[in-house]
Amino acid sequence: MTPTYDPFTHPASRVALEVFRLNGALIAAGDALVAPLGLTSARWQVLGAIAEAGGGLPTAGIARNMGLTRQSVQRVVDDLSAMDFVRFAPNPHHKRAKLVQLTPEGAMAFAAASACWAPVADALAAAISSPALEATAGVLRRLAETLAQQTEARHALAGWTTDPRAHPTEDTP
Amino acid sequence: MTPTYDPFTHPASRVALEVFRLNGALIAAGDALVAPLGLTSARWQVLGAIAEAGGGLPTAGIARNMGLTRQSVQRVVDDLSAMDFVRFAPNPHHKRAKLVQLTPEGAMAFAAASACWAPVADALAAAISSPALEATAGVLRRLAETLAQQTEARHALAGWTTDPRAHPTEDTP
DNA sequence: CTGACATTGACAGCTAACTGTCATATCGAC
DNA sequence: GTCGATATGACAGTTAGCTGTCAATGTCAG
Repeated sequence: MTPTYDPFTHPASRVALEVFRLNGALIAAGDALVAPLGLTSARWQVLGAIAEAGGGLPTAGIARNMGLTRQSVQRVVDDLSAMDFVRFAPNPHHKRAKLVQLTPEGAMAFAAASACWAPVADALAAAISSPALEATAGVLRRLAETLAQQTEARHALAGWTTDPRAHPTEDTP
Repeated sequence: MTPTYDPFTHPASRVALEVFRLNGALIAAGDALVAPLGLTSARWQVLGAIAEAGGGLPTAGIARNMGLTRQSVQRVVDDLSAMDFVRFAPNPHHKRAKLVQLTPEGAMAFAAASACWAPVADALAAAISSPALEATAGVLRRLAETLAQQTEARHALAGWTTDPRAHPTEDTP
């Protein structure tokens, strides 16, 4: 019982290739959509994560929520700060890790971006049906989870957990 | 009849965010998987596109098949050429656009990468069921198509098609 | 209180996508 | 056959992810 179709026709491979394509298409569409606002897809996404967090998280927390590294998010946050779309508020729990919050300009820009996106999202929902979209989102989430478990297991097999004190103290997910 | 949920809960937005996440997870997993072979996710994908094309396409054709720009693919193909994983065969139809073909080493590397990927793909299929994966792939493909139509329509509205001879002669997809 | 460990920000460097531009090659209309 | 449109490769520059590393901060066991 080892299905293992050839690499091109395996269902998981087909999904992976479609994910790559749609990811590229979404980024391209997003860039075009919010360029008039001085935004990019990446900045828009970070802005959204900050908005969703309600301004109560530092950079590293936002990165965790987005599934990215804190370094990547930090660079974008610095850009947004230079544009006066975000500001840093003191964090009662940590002296260096300031809380990232939207400025009024940032909130306006995010609202404008959302307004640009809404008709596109509705068009996509018109083409697919919301229940099917929800189901798809669920499948994608479970695939990401399973994939994480898989690679974690591979790391374990690669002689990595058998050694205590082997961890470089940080950033080895 | 304008659903337009808020930006975070709209079904299309949720799918988009899951696509971003899974895309990142797949690239990370792929990089780790094929690193021992001297490959990366990008090189592996290009290698696969060349294998699938049977060595009968130039760089630009491979890029079209992958949904990327020819410049991106060109750089990776040059890397693969430097590693002796691909070679350039004369193209009977075009003097400059050589056909990109796998060398025996390249074919071996791709086969090895496929062998590394197979158990992961099977694990994903075990977690989700192949019919559901096929359905998901279909939804993703249709989303990409719809998105392309949408952005194309936006370009048209931006006063772009009403003008003949407006095209900069190249690369304006 | 102290020392090990985890978290965070900051900086440097790498990879992989993108756009823009140019010269060259092919194709098609006339 | 020639000329405009298209396709291709090449090169330069930008953006957005990543890893690696370090110092500073916070947390917790002892």
